[in-house]
Amino acid sequence: MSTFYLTTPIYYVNALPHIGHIFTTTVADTLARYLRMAGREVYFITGTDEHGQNIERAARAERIAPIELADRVVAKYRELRDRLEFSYDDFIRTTEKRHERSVTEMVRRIEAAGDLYTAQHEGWYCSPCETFYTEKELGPGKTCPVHGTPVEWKSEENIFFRLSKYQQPLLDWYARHPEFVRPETRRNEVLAFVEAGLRDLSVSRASLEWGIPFPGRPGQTVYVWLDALTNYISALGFGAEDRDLYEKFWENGDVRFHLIGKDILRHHAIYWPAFLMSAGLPLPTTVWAHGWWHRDGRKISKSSGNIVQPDELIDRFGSDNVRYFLLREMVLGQDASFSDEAFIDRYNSDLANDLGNTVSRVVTLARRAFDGKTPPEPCDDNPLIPVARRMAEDYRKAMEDLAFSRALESLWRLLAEANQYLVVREPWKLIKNEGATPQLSRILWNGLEAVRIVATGLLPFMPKVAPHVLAAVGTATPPRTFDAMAWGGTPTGVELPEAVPLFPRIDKEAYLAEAKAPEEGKKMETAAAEKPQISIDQFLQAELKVATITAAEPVPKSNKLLKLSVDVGEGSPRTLVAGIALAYQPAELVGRQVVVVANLQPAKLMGVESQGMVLAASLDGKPVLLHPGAPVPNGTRVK
RNA sequence: CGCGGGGUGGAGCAGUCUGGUAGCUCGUUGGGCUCAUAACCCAAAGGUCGCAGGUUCAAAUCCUGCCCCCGCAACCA
Repeated sequence: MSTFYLTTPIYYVNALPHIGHIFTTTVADTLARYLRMAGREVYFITGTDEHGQNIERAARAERIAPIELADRVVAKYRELRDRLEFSYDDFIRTTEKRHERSVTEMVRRIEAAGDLYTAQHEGWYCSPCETFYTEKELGPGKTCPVHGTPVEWKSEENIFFRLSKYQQPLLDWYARHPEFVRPETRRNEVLAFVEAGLRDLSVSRASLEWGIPFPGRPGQTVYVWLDALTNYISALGFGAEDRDLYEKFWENGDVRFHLIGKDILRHHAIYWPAFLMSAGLPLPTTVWAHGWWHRDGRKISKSSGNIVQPDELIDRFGSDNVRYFLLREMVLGQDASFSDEAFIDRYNSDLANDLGNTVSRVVTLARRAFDGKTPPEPCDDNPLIPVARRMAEDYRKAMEDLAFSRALESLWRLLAEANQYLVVREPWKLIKNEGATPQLSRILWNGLEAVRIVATGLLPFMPKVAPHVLAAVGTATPPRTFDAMAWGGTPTGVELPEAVPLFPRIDKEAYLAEAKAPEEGKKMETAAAEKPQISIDQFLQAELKVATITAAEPVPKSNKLLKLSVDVGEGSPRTLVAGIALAYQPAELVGRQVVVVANLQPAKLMGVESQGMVLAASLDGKPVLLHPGAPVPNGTRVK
C-alpha cells in the first residue's frame, strides 16, 4: 500500500483560528479521507507554532505564562476539530519535548554540514521589549509599536544559515521535480525568487527567551522558521528513539505532501528544502499552496473587522455545510470570496434543491410503493449507469488533482441525470395506474442507487451528513472504499426510513434581514463605547491654525502624497505632506486656505519631512479639505 | 519598470499548461410535471472570451505590446 504523508501548516497561537485556518485543515481532511477510501495509507498531521516574541509579549500583557496562552488557543483548535470532524492522526506543538529533540538533531546535522556561522544581525531594537522590529512594524517616527518610545539601531550576534549555498541545488531540484511546487503559478514565483539570488538566513536570536535553546550556542535561541518547519518531521519521531513512523512516512514514504496558504510559500518551497538538503534528509514531494478567502469581495483582515469567525459560521449553517461551501466555492489555488448571500445560494441550490429534494422524492415514492422498504428488484441496464461510470472517473481524477469543486460538480451531474430520469419515467403515474410492478421497482431502485453513489463520493466532504444521506436511501453502514461507487450497491427489500428533510431550505430574504439587524446594533454600541470623551484641555493641546497653501507638488513615486508649502503666519513657510493626491490636483490647491495641526511631531513620508498635518473630512477614504468660511490672517487659531 | 491576482452572456465563476463547434451555477422568459424541501424537467433569450498586432488550416487558449480592476507593500502625520 502506498503511503501518503499529509500536513497542514502549524498555526501560530497569537490569535484564535479564523476561516483561513479551518479552510486549510478542511481541505487536508477531505483529501485525507479521500485517500484512505482510495486505499492509500495516510498519515495526516496538523499542529501549532507556539514560540517567539509575539507570544511572549502577548502573555506578559495578560500576566500569564506563554504556555498558558498557547494552551488556550490549542484548546480552541481541538474544539474545532470535534465540530468539523477533522480526522488528523496527530497534533504537534512546537513546545513539546519531542519537537525540541527533533530540532536539536536537525541543527546538529546542519552544523555538521558546515552550514552555520556567526555574524552580526542589525535592526531596530526596543530595549524594554528586548525585541528587533522590522521597518514596517515600527510606529510613527521610528517608535516601538508596543511602548511608543523611540527604538535604536542595534546589532547583535546571530547564527546564520548558508542559504546562498543552496541556490543552485534548489534550482536543480525544481528542474528535476516539476511537481514540487503547485500550482504552476506558484512554482514560477519560487523560481523567480531563487534565481534572483538567495541571501543567508538568520536562524537564531540572542534576545529571545521563549523558544528552543540553540544547540551548542549558549545564549542563542532557535529562530522561527528553523524551529517551525522542523515540526513536519518531529511529528513523525525524527530525533527520537522510536523512528518507525519517520522511516515509513518520510525516509521511505511515497508522498510527502505539505498543504499551505500562498503567504508561506517561500518558507516551504525554499527554506525548508534547503534545511533538509543541508541535513541530508529527503525533501517533500509536493508543496501545494492554496489561495485566500475574501469576505464580500474584500480581503479579510483584522483592521477592517471583516473576520469570519468559524464558530459563528458553524453555529449558523452547520459544520458539514460549511465544509461543502468552502470546497465547492473555491478553485484550489485561486482566491475566492465568502459572503452570506453566496453561502445561502449555494446551500439552497445544491444541498436543499438538488441533493435533499432528490432524496426526498425518491424515498417517498419507494416507501409508498413498496411498503416502507427499498424496491425488491434491482436494475443493471439503464441510462444512468454510463453516466455514473463516467462520473466516478471524473470524480477520481479531480480528487487526485485536488480539484474539489470539479469533483463535486461531477457528483452533481449524476444527481441531475437521476432527476431527469425520474421525470421521463414518471413513477408516480405508474404507482397510480399499475401499482408495484417490477418495472416500477427498477425505476425507483435506480433513483436510490444514484443517490447512494453520490453520497458515497460525498463522504470525504461531509463526514457527518453523507452517512445520513446513505442511511436515508437504504445503506445503513457507510462504505470504507470507493469500490462502493460502482453501480449496484443498494440493497433490495430493506427497511427505508421515512424521509426527513436533510437540508431544509433557508429563506434568504428573511435570513439576511435578521442577520443584519443585530450586527448593526452591535457595531454602533462598540463604536460608542470605545470613544471616551476628552476634556477641553486635552482638545486644546492640539494647536490648530489657519494657513495658506503657497505651493504644491506631487511627491515622486507616490500616488497618494502631495508636498505642500504652507504659510502659517510664522515668517518662513512650512512643508507639509498630505495624502490627498487622489482627490486634488496640485494646481487647484495653491492659494487656498486650510486648517493645519501646527504642533504635530514631524515625520518623514517617502523621504519628505512633514511638519504638520492638513485637516480634511474623510468620506469613504476620500479627503475633503476644510477651510474657513471667510478669509482670515494666516496663523489664526482654530478652536 | 515594487510583488501578486484578475478582466469569458445580467451576477459569480470554470475552461488557458496539453489550440479544434464557448461551458457551469444563479438569475430572466416561455412551457411541462405534480412524486418531492414553491422543489424537479424541457426550451429560449443573452457572449467582439479587456484592446491591438503576430504565429497557425484553426487562438479564450501560444507569442509581442498596451489598457483597466483588485489585493499587498511602500506613503493617507
